[in-house]
Amino acid sequence: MKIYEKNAPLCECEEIHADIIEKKREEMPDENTLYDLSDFFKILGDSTRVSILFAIDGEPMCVCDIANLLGMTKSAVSHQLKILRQSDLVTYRKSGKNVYYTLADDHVRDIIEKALEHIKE
Amino acid sequence: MKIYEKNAPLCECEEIHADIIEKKREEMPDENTLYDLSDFFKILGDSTRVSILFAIDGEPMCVCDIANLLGMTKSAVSHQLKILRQSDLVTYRKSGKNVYYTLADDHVRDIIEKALEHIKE
DNA sequence: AAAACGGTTGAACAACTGTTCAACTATTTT
DNA sequence: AAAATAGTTGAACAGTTGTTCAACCGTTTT
Repeated sequence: MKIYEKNAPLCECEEIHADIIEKKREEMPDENTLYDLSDFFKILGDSTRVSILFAIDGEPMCVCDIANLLGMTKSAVSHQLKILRQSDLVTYRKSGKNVYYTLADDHVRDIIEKALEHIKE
Repeated sequence: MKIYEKNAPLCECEEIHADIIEKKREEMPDENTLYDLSDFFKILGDSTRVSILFAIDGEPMCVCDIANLLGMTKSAVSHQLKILRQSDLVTYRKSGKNVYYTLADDHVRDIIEKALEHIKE
């Protein structure tokens, strides 16, 4: 999708405030930044993944325990863990037959914390 | 979906660390809170909506100008604005034939700011 | 009053997403 | 070496989501 390109395809209506549009165009973040940003939020936009993040916050948990805690199959949990791994939100440590996951850093916790404040209004 | 209920449907594997599961279960946030949280992130998990939020930050913009800025149809923009309205992320002001939208509060800006820091690593 | 324009809306369609299922790998136990 | 268990993976399926299209409403212009 093309967004706010200088030569963006014209919408069916006329520019009403050309000056404002131009000013905003300069202030808008880079197009790739917007994609990265929304992709990041997309990861957090699923209750299973958010639940997993809460679960593995602090003490690491193995896949089987996460599955039991959330009442889901190992498979479903593992699929979501893969997505969380690919976006570097979690790290893992193998130990025998088990794989222990935990939060990659505190950044995510901060963002979730701020969002929690927001929705509790 | 049922998540971490006391009587959650058992996953196909055995509990490995029953004590950890029990401890985590007590620490986990309310189930509805998790849904609200992921629903909130879902709103931000679309590049069109994030773009709109950036556009209407500071100076309000009418639908037609937003559409021109983003290179989209009025209809597509209006659909997304409806979603943003329903989640109270934007407010609007009618003026003649135009409707001017702007951010509802600074909370959202803060969260987006934090997320921006996170992805720029 | 009619035409023009900004904005909204519902239905339809294509694209995407999360869970299930079955098969598989790797490590451990017997 | 065989069986059991933790975890991963790809395909398939159902449910969701974003844009398009056409019709519509409300305000302004002529």
